[in-house]
Amino acid sequence: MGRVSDAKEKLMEAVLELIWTGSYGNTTIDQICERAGVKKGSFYYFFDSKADLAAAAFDANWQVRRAQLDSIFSSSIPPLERLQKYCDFSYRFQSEIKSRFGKVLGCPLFALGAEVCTQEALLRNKIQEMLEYKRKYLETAVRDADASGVIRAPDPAAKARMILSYYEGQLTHARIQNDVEGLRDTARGIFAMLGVKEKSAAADRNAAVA
Amino acid sequence: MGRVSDAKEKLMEAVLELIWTGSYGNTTIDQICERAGVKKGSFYYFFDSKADLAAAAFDANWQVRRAQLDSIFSSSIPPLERLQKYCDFSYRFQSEIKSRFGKVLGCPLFALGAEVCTQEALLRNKIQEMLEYKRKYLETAVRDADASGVIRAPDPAAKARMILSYYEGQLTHARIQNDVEGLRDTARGIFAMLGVKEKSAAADRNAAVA
DNA sequence: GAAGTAGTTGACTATTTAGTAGAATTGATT
DNA sequence: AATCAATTCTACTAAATAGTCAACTACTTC
Repeated sequence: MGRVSDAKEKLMEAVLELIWTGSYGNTTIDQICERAGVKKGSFYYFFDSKADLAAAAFDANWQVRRAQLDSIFSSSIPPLERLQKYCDFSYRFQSEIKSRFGKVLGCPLFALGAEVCTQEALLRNKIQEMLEYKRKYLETAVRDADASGVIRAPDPAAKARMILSYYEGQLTHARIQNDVEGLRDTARGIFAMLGVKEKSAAADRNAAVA
Repeated sequence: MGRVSDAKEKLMEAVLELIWTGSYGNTTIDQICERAGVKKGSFYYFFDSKADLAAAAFDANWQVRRAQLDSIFSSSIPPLERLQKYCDFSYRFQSEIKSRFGKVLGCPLFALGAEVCTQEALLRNKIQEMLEYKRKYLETAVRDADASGVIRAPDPAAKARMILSYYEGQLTHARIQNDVEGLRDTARGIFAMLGVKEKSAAADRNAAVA
């Protein structure tokens, strides 16, 4: 009963884009409402605050991202290839973003995390949680690579943390430099960290058939 | 002639601390003035805007940082040891910050860069420049390590970019997680990226004597 | 088609914020 | 001790911003 609305969704889309293309602190509720084509009264009907909206928006967005990651990190793909695919995807995605917005925008999660972690506990917790999920995809890939013998990694959790720092660092760097070219090296860096030899990479590729 | 003042310095200190413990977008000119113990009239006497002040503050701060880096990356120290020292320093520094502020704060340059790069061209350029300086310290260390034969690195500039992304990623991660423990692994990650073997590390250490 | 619920609206208040003007003060220099 | 540039201070304006509210509208279900 009552009328139905997509204002909630419009607001979540708007806040994501504004944070990503700008920053959290710089986006106002008025701006969000204007971009969403929603009046402020409606904003407060659905959300308590900017932080509340942002948390909801990142939550909803995470569902989309999760599906992408599930596909990229599918267990049916040889582990090192998963990492390669992830980096390739990241490069292509950021290139597309750059041609759409005129700017490299990097990883919204990491940039927002760095900005608000000392001030907005709610958002910080959300972001920590999502980064931890990301880390787990990496950890599984590392563990699988170790199990299949293509690398030696006694502590997959630690390696995954390293890789995640590096990966996010690369994206953030690309954002600051407004240049995607550095992202071409991401996979190379990860493989170096894992001590992958050319032979191992070949073995990994063959594992697809085996 | 006329009177002398340290208001400029107090304002620069204040803005650095506020940005670092919070964020750029969240710190207001009133806050800066209050923390500096300076009236707003004086603020506008010395600076045109928050961005102007921040740029001046980061510039001044860079001079201090540069001296630290010159010491850590001294050519008289074996190249791999320089990297180890850099990571050790970073861990100690962040630990100290955490006990002083109750929070891990990471790298102010990188966090600010990620936050404002799409909005404040002046600051973005400053930060790009400083990150480039940082990269050069790393590049020299990598090149020296290659020259002395302890590693093989045909493209020291690219390796330095990788290391920088990783290093900054680690610091930002520490900030978001509010935990310094991950920083213990930074040097290990860098050495892995460089393909350092135990033997090479030993050779590097001996180079100090040679 | 009546009734009730879900959502919308615009107009409002109270704060916060950036930025300004000009008088007042300080201290170095002569 | 007089001068005058450098700095500070108070009080102000205008705009931006967060947040509220009661009246209104549209949909759904009975």
